[in-house]
Amino acid sequence: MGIQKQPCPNTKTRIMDTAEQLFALKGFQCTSIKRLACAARVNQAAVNYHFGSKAALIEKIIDRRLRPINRQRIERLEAVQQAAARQGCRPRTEDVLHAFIEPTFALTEIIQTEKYFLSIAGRVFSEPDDAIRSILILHFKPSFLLLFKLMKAALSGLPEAVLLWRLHFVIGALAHCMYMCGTRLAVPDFFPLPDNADTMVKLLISFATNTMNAPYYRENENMLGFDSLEY
Amino acid sequence: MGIQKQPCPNTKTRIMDTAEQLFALKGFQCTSIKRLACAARVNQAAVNYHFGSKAALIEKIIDRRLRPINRQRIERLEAVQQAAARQGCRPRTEDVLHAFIEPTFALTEIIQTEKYFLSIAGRVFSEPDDAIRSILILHFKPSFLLLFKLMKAALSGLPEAVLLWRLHFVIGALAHCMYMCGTRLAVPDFFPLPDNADTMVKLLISFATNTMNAPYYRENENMLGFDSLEY
DNA sequence: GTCTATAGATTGATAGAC
DNA sequence: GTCTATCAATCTATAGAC
Repeated sequence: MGIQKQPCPNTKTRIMDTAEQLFALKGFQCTSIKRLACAARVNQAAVNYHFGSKAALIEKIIDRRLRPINRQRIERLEAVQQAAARQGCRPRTEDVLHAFIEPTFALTEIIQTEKYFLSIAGRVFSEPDDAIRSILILHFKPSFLLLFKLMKAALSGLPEAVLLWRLHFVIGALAHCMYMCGTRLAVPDFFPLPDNADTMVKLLISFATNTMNAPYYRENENMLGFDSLEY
Repeated sequence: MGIQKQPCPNTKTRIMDTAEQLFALKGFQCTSIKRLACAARVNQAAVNYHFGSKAALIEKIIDRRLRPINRQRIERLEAVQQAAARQGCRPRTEDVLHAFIEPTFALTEIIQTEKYFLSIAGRVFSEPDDAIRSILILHFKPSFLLLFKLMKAALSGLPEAVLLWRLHFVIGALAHCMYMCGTRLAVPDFFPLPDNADTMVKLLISFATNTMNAPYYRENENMLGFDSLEY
């Protein structure tokens, strides 16, 4: 599990790129400043000099990748929303999911180390550290809310409770794919996987569309015991 | 996020139950022996006296819950397999998924603290600590391999590559649901959720069935660039 | 089995020379 | 900006009295 050596950027960038890999592979707690500095071939004091603290470094690393991803998500979701409004019809499920999912993996082809970050972001819900989870959620929340809104418009006939569960299934699958993509599609413990992110994204979008558009039978409704669904 | 107080079992059990909650809520690294002993109302030295080391405690906690879950999975999958063999037909997708998914949440109604453990197990793929992830995977692997085998039998017409991706989507959704169930269905950061595990399991199984049984169009095959699919 | 006290290692962060 | 040296806090684990 060798760390990818960077060519020779400046110290600050080298720290961030190396930290991104180590945090993704080993987690935040297991990555000490000492080991990070050693892997990045910088002095140990340089980390605190450039970023102030370990927490600030983590926040900076998350912000660097997550901000453009969610900005692009929102732009594309709003485009879908406006196109549907112009035509006076509901947005199509597939278009909404495409606008939401694709930006997640858009940069992986260009930036080599960005895909490591997807492992960090894929832990958004199950991240044990409260502070880090809060940072991740703060970034994700606006695009998630917009996704929810457009999906309700696209599937206005579906009971909101069913829509919410299906969204959670899709989000779980998406998070898992992000994690796998981040570790170079190498989760060989159970099943082999093709080393092809493009294929994954296409199948993921069609999977999500199929899940959200699945028929719903009213007779099952009596088994849905929902407490509060106001949003 | 108060820790649930146990009635008054013996020291060893009280340590395990409290550790299960803290590990699920805060993670392994963030839970020190000191804090664990304090929360369990036992002496700090008692943890090492009863379990030898922190790593051994973690292994014991995982083993306690995961062994019966995976034993039940395998028993029920084998029952599905044998029933299909007797009738000379392929196993039904829904039966296979039901046998695999349901045991995951079977004990949550009975044992109060068991659902906390689902948060730990839900991190099986994205767990940062290598040692812990290895322990989790070692437990899960046999039932996952049997699931894979039976899904191939149930969907023999489907290209293996497509089947693998769909399995990963289902597994991602399952892991997410395990995590949510473990934190008492409280992931209110994005979407509200009903506090009803039974509903979740039913919808999860029908979701998984719908995903695996989805039609597949041959013309898409050229976009699948798989390297090695031997197993 | 339970307790106090502490060893021994590692952590994040900083002071100060260059 | 980079380095060495070090502080103070925290961690796991253990020794030994009761």
